[in-house]
Amino acid sequence: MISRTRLTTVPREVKAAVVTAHPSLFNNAWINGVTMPFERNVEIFGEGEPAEYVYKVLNGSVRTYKVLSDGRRQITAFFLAGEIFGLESDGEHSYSAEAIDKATILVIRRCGMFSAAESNGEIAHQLWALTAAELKRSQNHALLLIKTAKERIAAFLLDMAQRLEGNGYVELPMSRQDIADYLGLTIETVSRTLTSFSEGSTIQFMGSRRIVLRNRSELRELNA
Amino acid sequence: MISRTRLTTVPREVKAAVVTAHPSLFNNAWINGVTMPFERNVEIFGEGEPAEYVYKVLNGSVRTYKVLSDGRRQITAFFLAGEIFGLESDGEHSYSAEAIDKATILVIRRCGMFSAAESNGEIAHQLWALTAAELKRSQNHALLLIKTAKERIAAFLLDMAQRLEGNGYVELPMSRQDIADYLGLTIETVSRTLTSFSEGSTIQFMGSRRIVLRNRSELRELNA
DNA sequence: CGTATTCTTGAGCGACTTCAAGTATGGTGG
DNA sequence: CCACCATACTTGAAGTCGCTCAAGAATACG
Repeated sequence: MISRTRLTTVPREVKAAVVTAHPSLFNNAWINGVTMPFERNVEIFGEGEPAEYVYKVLNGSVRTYKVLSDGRRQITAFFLAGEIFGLESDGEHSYSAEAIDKATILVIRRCGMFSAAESNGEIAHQLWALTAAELKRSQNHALLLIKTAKERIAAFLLDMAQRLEGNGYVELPMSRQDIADYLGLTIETVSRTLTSFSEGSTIQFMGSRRIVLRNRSELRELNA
Repeated sequence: MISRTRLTTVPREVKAAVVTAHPSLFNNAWINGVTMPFERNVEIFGEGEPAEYVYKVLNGSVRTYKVLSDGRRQITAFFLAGEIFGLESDGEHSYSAEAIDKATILVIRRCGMFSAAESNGEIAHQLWALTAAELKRSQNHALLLIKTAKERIAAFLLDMAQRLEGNGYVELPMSRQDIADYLGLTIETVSRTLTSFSEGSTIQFMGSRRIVLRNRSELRELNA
């Protein structure tokens, strides 16, 4: 519809140099952090608290969210093993974070990271690229929220499949309520939509949180 | 419907003397860009195109947006005078940008910015902080999209008032359709809601795009 | 001054929510 | 290992907010 390619004289940059899929940041020996275990549903940090650390999920999974005064909750993102969260420019967190299940988190001091970035351009660039990637994800999330319920669920399933599929199925760590709050739907709509996908053989349940994707192309079409 | 004209080459002669509002980034003499004029509804860059530049609005206003295959459009953000957009980590833009009205844009090469950031930790930090601020805004936008129509409009009005109120009123540069696509509503709902605010003396129209906020606390309460 | 565009208004409809049970599931102590 | 309970998930029926379709009014522009 609107895509036309534009002629340019400057060759495209080497992508690999800029985008590291799952960034090696925090693998560097000289950035030292501590690993901390968190039980299911335990808060890692709260909205409004001073942001002194940055976090990397070693195993388990995490949700970040904002709540409105009347209790409505918007989950801004899920973070799975290997992913980094808590990067914020302000001195305080603008959202809360909780462990979805038993999780191990690597906790790194912000100031240590900054000074590392200061002295090392490569680190600084990675830090920025990571934040920019997060921004992109957030924008896609907003795009998700204008879609229909079926489309949102389809997009969610494809996303989760890509991030944590193994042995032919997807094992969701989060509850229906979490999914609902991520997709801006009610828990009933999530449940009903999943049931309808199951009845149409688009997916197959092996327990309520273990799902086999049987018809990806249909999900992809819904993903518009 | 929306005309698409496009730049192919960037003229070198013009050099901007930049006066700015917000971030001091791009005020530095050694980052050189060129100012370009854009007519109303003209595309600045398109989704999927190589991202070679970063942009700063000198005057006028800009919308960035994504479109779904069936034409639904999500405006991800509005950028007003002094604000910076187009910062992306990937080699290509993940959204499109258009001038809302006659706008003047400062266009800066990405690579120049990166090398500046490389050699100057302060620049690198500003670049990151700017991206992180954008992320925060995007997350707040997602939060907006779970609210009711009235709440979304209230939040929008307060946001716009803060960013461009003058002489006691807000002069909106964007159409009702733009507002609708930003808030995930239809144009009719936007219009109806504004009318109801007006009837309740929460706001007052001085022309369809010129609005006086008469009852901010009510708008703030709606902002939950 | 006429035409195109933008904005408003109305009526009916539909997707998702709300309210209300009912059914699995999983963890715990006996 | 089973019985129990709490939690998580599903299903149904009715309601509602925002959408769709359809005109009509206001505004901008040549």
